Amino acid sequence: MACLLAASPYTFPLQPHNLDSNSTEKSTEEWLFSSLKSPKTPTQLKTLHAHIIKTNFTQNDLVFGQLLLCCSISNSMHYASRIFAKIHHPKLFFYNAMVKGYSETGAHQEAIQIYSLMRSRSVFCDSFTFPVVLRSISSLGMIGVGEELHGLVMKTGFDARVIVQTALIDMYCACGLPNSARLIFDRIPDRDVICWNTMIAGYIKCGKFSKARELFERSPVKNVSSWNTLVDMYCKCGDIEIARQLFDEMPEKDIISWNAMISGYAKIGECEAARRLFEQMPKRNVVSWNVLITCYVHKRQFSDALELFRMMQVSDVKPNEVTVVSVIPACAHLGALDLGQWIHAYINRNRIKMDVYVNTSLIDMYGKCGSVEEARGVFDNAKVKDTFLCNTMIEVLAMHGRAEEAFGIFMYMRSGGFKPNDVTFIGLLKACSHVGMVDTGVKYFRMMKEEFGLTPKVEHFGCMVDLLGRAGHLQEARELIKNMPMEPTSIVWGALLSACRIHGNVKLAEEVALHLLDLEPQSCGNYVLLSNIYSKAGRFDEAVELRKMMKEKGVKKKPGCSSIEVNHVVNEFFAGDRAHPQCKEIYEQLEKMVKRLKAEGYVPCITSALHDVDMDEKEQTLVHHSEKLAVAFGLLSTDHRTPIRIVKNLRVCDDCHIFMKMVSKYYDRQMVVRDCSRFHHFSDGSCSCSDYW
DNA sequence: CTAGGGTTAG
Repeated sequence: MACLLAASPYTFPLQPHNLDSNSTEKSTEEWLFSSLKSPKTPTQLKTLHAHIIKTNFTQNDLVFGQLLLCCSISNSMHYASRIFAKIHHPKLFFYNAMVKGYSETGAHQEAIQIYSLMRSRSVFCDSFTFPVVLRSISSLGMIGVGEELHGLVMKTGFDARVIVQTALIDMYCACGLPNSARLIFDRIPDRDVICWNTMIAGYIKCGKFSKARELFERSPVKNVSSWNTLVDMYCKCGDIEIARQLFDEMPEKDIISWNAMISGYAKIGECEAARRLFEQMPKRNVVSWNVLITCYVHKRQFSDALELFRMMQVSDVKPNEVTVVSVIPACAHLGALDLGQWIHAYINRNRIKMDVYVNTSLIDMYGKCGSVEEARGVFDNAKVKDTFLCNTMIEVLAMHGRAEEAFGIFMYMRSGGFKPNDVTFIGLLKACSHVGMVDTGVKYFRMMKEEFGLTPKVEHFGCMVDLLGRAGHLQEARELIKNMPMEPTSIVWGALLSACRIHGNVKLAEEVALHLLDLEPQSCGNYVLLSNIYSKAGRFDEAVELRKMMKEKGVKKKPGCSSIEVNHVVNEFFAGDRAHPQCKEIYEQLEKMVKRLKAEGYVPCITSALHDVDMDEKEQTLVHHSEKLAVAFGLLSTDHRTPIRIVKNLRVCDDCHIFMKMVSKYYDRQMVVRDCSRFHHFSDGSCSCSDYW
């Protein structure tokens, strides 16, 4: 993992002092024009802008329009719009540059606004304007604007241009009207390959696969793209065999053909097949890497994904914003904060575009790695915000029990015009349940229906059961399940069972467990939970009985696994694991810790041990729980002031929770433990969850 | 025209 640090430095070709050269105006203009073709920092844009004005290049629309375009590739459309707003009589080229800039940065709404501005100022659009605007219309599916534009195109005589007609075909298909598109298609006398391919792709977008195939067969002008389109189609509709057949028999392949096929395997989770093709392909580009990395992330093979990212760094392909969006969730799941922070710095160092996707994944990563402050920092600095980004921030705050701040984000959404969706409310309800705000939760549950017209899904009922149950309203929670409009899932019952554990209600737990064991008889978590409820109530016989039942049904206990990151290396520990190279030291350290804490009054809480064994052995099993191994390792290998951050795949058990509290006190260490449902921040003998988890 | 990206209940 240390190799990740070997990133190549990226120096910017244009430094501001270069602008003071004494070259003649003519060559400066050429130089200026060419230098406007690569991305610039805001300061560089400003300097260039001043330079253009000073040398009167405003007269030359090519240079000025290029500046506006340069703003867009520099991710500075807001700067472009400021410049644009100051121009009294923009030339057509400036409008076009603005429309193109917005369209290419995904600001389709703004692109269409510029188009409307042109219409209201009676500026005549040209054959450059139409396809670009049509692209934005397609993205937004604004069929009304599209049809109006269609009429305009016919009036202005641009309808003779294949390129404009093709854009119209694409627009109609994107708006779900393939038949209207086909009418245009059939009337075009000089159809080229792109035109044919657009119509084929249009059918695919509308789900008309057989029509697409039919047209492909009829097309007299097939090129690689036509084949690629079809290969991609079969990958998307799950017919990987046919896709592969086409891939194998196509007359020539380009990099896209390979990527499409690899992506097909990636989509169905066939990492190995994807990997084989990846290794076979003659040349790889950034997309090839991204597809494969994403495939591993989706298969939850996070370490493999990170390993690929590392390999990519030493290859000749530079990672881009899509790459980091694929890699960051791997850090999030592993709880690898250092690595996540490193990638964040890497993004800045390499001028990778910080778009809304990157920011969302960063917020999620910081949250899941226990650093709410950094998550908040990314949120506040994000230039573009959307519903996803806000939802993620709410979810992070909820996870850490910071309900009021989560509500604050929700208020921000409402005032900023970001439409809350069903996920928003999952976050809000979760925030309420972690701090026991029952009334507020009920308020949000009502609000989502009454004010936002969102129908609660089973997920929302799950949150509500959790909210009521945790707060001790077990019967109300039970009633809610009875009255749900849909069948309760195992997760809903699971929420109630957890609540029974917190409040020690064995009777209800038994009823709930019946449903659970019926729904998912092979899931070990339910047996463990019920067994712990029995043990806690002193009913050990029943706990043992349950253990037997597990054995009979062949249910394997999922091994507990905790990971801790030290020096960019993620160290994984399983319960009783002896695989770590420093195993001996770790076990010695753990023994010392137990001794010391026992002297301070620690009594192992053996009810947490499920195993049907004698007392001593129970204690041994407890001592070797994965999170204890991770803590011992953390104490051994980190500086006194470094907080120990641990990620666990299961719920923390009672004993480990007590143990952690005592370690935080007697070893004077901050500890942040993420279990499968929330965070525990241990400090000076207590936990942020107030023993309510 | 064709390949890659973000949030979600125990």
